[in-house]
Amino acid sequence: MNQNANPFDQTFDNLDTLADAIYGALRCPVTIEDANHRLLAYSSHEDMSDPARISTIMGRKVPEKVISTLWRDGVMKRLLQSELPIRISAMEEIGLGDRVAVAIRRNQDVLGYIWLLEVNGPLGDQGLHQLKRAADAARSQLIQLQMKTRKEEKSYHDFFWQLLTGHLQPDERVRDRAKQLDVRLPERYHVTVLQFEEAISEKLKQQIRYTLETTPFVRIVLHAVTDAQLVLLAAAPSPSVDDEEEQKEALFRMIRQMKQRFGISPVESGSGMIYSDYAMVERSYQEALTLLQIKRRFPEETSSASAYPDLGYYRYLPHILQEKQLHRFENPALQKLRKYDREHNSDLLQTLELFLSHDSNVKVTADLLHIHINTLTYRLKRIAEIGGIDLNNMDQKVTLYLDLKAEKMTE
Amino acid sequence: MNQNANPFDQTFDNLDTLADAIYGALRCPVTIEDANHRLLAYSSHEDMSDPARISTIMGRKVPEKVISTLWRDGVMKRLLQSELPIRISAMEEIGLGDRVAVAIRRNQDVLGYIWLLEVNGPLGDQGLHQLKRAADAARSQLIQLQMKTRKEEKSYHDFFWQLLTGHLQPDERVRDRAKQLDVRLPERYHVTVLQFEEAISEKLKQQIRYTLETTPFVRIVLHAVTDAQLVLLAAAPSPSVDDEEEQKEALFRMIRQMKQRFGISPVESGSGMIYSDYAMVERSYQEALTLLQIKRRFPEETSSASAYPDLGYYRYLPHILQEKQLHRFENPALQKLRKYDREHNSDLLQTLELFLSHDSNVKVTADLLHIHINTLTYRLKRIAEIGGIDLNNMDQKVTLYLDLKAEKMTE
DNA sequence: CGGGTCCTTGTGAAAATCAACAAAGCGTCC
DNA sequence: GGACGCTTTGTTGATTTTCACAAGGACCCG
Repeated sequence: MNQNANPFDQTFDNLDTLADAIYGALRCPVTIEDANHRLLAYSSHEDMSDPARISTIMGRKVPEKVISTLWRDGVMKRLLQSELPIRISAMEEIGLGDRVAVAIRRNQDVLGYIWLLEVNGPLGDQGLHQLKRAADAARSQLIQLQMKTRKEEKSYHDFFWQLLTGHLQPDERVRDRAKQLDVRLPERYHVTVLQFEEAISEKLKQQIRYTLETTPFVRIVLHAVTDAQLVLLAAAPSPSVDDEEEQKEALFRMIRQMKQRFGISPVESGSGMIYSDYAMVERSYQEALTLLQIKRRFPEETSSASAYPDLGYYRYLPHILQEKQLHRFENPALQKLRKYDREHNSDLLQTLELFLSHDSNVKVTADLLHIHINTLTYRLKRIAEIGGIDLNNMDQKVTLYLDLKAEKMTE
Repeated sequence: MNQNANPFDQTFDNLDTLADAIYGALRCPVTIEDANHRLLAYSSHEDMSDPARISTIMGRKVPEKVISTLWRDGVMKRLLQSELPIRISAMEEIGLGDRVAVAIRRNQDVLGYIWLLEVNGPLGDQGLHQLKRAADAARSQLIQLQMKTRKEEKSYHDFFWQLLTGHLQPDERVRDRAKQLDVRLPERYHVTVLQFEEAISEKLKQQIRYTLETTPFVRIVLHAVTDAQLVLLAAAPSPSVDDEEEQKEALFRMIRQMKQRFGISPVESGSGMIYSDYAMVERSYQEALTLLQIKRRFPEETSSASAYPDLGYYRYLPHILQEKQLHRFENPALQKLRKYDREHNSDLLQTLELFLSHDSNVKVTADLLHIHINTLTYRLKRIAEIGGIDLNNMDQKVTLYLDLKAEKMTE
């Protein structure tokens, strides 16, 4: 046996041939995956598999449980960093036998992985070396594959943007186009936008894509990136009370996963309403954007809002602003109070706002302001006088409250 | 002197000639007015006038004080009803000497009046008869005049509608056109709409026109009628706090006057905001209409609102409805409560609304509902449970309150 | 018909609010 | 410097609110 001859020093027609060639050289069952753990090829020998390998082949994808464990135990980290094959000892709880794995790389980018099941005891240095060569041989195949995927992705991308901008209009046309592109549209969907700290780099984009592909919590049908935002079309569960909550949980879990694995996490996230008519994608997108915009202005007030309807009356603010822009009328009470504050450098306005936002509760408000209760009641009396307000009148209070919020929204 | 010869059995070139002819026949100073008490002609003899006549001639209009007194004392009523001349004894407080007056008629319509000052003692029957003949002689002149006025009015009318619909756009063009039409535009204006019970008849229209012409409280620059609405372009006073109130008072006084004199009064009235840019007439008009629309839905809540800004947050309702139409999301708490109400035929919703609208005051609300305080607190606890609401949270309360109002607005 | 749930009303005690007043601090303006 | 107005804090007592618990009525269902 010529040890120096390299059986992988040639091009392979397809990855299945390569897998079989590896098997021929090393006598170990082989699986080849892309960067997102989708099965690309495997050596075709029915015997000698561990349960993990079987489910991978049956599902055409590495089971999520296996992936999580590999991440949890740091295997993925090592695999991503190492240029050379690494050895992973058996993990019975996920049905994984002793293995050897190597990343298929192109410069820094990881294009996929080759996994080897060590059925005949540990592979020698020679074997590891050959595996490395096999990974090199797989590269060109994966590059081609990637280019093809990119191309497909491009058309998904265009499709998604047409939806987001409302350019693909009646529901039926959307569904037709989806069928053409082989996109399986869920019964109900909603758009979710994740806002990141800064513009999303190419590397970040890949990590995001990895997460979207492998997350078991939500099915992300389509995704797109704009500047620092990641836009998702996510499948929504059928209507039911607790499912609503579950959906939110699922998103949070995905985000947490992203953070754990790559140390990245969006600053904020928001979802539009759930629709089943695919002409409404734009609406759901706009709702998500509105939500984010309002959350930016009112972080504390809307901290628990993750979907558009959670905003309560805050979602009316853009429309209220529209009225204000059209009719340009300033609340005279607020005007007077602001003038008073300016001339006497007091802060009646802030006092009023805190009082209103805390349900007109004197004690709570006084505590928050670190002032005596009587001081607060005195101030409230002054506020009523100066602003010409009756603070026991709900209509007046709501008017003031909304006008205050509207001001905060515009500034 | 031939008593049977009728000196008025001829046509007169103009009313001044007629006035002088009457003077020639009866030796009394004469004034001829149109239906709105504008001076049309007077006999030209400098001596023998009472103060009322002098001010009428100087102002080319009967002083408002004189008109009011004539109405108050029932003189106008008699004059409008009587086919024959009537005698009015002197009223010193308004500088009116003994007089005789007759209405100039065309069938039922009163076109104007002839006034005679009885400087030489009471006029005999003969004189009264001649005066009646004189009134007949004036008729054709007044008809011509009326036709001319109608024509002018028609162009005012068109002008006003152009303004109201925003078809005459930049401020300067409006002002140019006004100059052409000889309309004196005030510095600041606003549009007021009076809503009547039923469609405005021709007769009512005349009475309205009479009121607008003679009212001393507000200057009505332009007016128009649509179905059951009277639309006014009213001069607004220069900005100042109390003037704001005065303006409202002025309108009310005019309305009261209308009611007193003709027994008619609008069901409701509303004004748009005050502008100085004449491109904004449409806006002010829309504001007035919105005000009326909201007042119809919320009569008690907005009873004190007579101008658009008085609406407070109610003026946001149309915009909030717009949001709701766009995004179709029902407040889940209200939904649940409504469902509960239906299934247990209770009225938690009404309870909630009353509670919220009365500033979350338990005592007041309980009294209004004629229930025990504890009953109310129990219900509120149930409402909180069933609706999943925190009734000590202002944001949630405002959301509920606005959604309730929005529902009330749409029904 | 009895048992269960839901609603209403009553009682009582702790907590909060309201109103009126006194005392004192802090600017400003003359 | 002192009068003055505005503000803050403290005190007090009447009133209201809140909460927990109990008892009884209405209604439904097995």
